[in-house]
Amino acid sequence: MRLVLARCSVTYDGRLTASLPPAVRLVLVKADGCVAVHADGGAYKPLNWMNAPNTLLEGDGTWTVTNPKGETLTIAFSEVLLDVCHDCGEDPGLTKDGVEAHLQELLAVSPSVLGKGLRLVRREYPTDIGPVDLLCRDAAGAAVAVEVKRRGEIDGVEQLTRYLDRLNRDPLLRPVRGVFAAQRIKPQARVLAEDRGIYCVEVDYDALRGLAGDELRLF
Amino acid sequence: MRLVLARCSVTYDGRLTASLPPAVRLVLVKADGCVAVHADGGAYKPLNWMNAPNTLLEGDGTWTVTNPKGETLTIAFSEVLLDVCHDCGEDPGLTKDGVEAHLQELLAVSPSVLGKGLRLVRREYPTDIGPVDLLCRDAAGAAVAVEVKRRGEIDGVEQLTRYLDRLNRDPLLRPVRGVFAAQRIKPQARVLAEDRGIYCVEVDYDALRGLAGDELRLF
DNA sequence: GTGTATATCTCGGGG
DNA sequence: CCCCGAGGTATACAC
Repeated sequence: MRLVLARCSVTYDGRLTASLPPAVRLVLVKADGCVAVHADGGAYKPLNWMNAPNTLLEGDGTWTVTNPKGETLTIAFSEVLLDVCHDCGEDPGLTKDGVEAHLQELLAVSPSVLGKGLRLVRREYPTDIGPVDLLCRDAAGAAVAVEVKRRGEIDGVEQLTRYLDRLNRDPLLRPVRGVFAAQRIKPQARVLAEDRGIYCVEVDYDALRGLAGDELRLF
Repeated sequence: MRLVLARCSVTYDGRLTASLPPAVRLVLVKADGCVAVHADGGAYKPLNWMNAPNTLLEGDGTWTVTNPKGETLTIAFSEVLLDVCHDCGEDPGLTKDGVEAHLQELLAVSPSVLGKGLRLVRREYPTDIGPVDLLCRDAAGAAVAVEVKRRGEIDGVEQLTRYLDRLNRDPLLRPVRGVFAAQRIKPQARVLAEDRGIYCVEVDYDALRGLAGDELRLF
C-alpha cells in the first residue's frame, strides 16, 4: 500500500468526464494497482479512482492510469507532503452476519411464520428471469412464492411481481400466491404489494434465529 | 486527515454484525470525523467504516467509534507502523460532465430526436409517485412521457411503466405514449419495453451535444 | 424528516 | 464475458 499526500489536480475520462482543481489530497495505491484520490471529508468514497486492473505510468510530476477499457485517470502533482509504501500482506477478509441470505436461511427453516401450514419446496427456485427466494406450498397444496428482503421497498415488490407473472404461466404451479417478507416494509411498498394481492409479513431476525434454533434442536 | 497504518482487528455492530481478524491495514480518519479501514486491495471500498457524524473514543490500543444511531465500530491495534496527521484545507470539489442530468438537458433542447415533431412540455413533470424526466406532445398533440437513462435496463422500464399508469389516469393527458431513451439499451429491457408498447431510442451523447449547440446557435 | 432516483455505484454469483 | 441482485449501499433532491 502506497500513501501519497500531495497537492494535486485530477481528471478522469471514461464513462463520464470529471475533474478536480488543485488541492491537498490523499492518493492511495493498493497492492492490486487500484488508485483512489480522497479528500479530507465526504464519507468513504474517493473523489476519483481507477479500479484494478490498470497500468500506472509515473511521469514527471504526473501519473497516468489507464485501464483495458481505455478509461484514464490523470493526476498532476505540485507539492508532495508524504510518500510512503508498506507491504500489508494478505487480508483474511470480512465475515458478516445478518444479511439477506441469513434471513432467507432462517425463513427456509421456519416457513410457517409466513403463513399457516406453509412448507418449503425449495430455496432459489429458478425461473428464466432469475431465482425466486423461496417456493412453498400452503396447507391446501397451493404454490406460494416468497421474496425476502431486509428492507421491503418498491423494487422488491416489482421483482416479486415479475416472478409471479412467470410462475403463473407454469400449469404445474398455477395459481401462485405471493408473499413479501422483510424486517421492515415501507408503507408505499405495502400499498403497492397489497394492491397486487401480495401478502406482506414483517419478520423479526432475532426471534427467527431463536425459533430456528428451537426447530433444529428437535432433531 | 489522519493516516494510521497498523496491525489491527475490527468489529462493526449496527445494521449487521461484521468482524475482521488481525492484519495490517490503513485506518483513515477524515476531518469530518468519518473513519474507514482499508485492506491493501479490493478497489476503493473500505472493509469497515463509520460515516460522520460520530464520536471517536481513543482508549488503550482500542478505538471505539459510535454514531447517533447507536452503531459501533471498534478497532483494536496491536502494532502501529505509521500515524501521521495533516490538515488538507477545504476541497474545491468535483465537477462532472456526462451524467444522466446532462443527457436529459440535451434531450430537452432537441426532443425531436426522440420522435418526429416532438415538442417539450416540461422537464421533471410531477406525478404523485415521482417526476417524469420529460413530458412532450407529438405532432398530433398527443402526450408522450420520456424516461432518460445513461444505460437502459429493466428497472428503467418499470419506472416508466409506473409513470404511464399514473399519467393515463389524467383526462387532460390521456392517452399517453412512452419513450425510453438511453445511450445503450440492454436487450432484456428492450424486449420488456416493446412488449408494453414503449418505444426505445438509443441516443448519442456527443452527437446530441453538437445538435444542441447548433440549435442554440440559431438564436 | 420521508420518499424517490442516481451512481465512473461496488461487489459477488451464476451461466 | 454478461446478466442479475444485494448493499451497513451513499448521495442528491423534492415534498
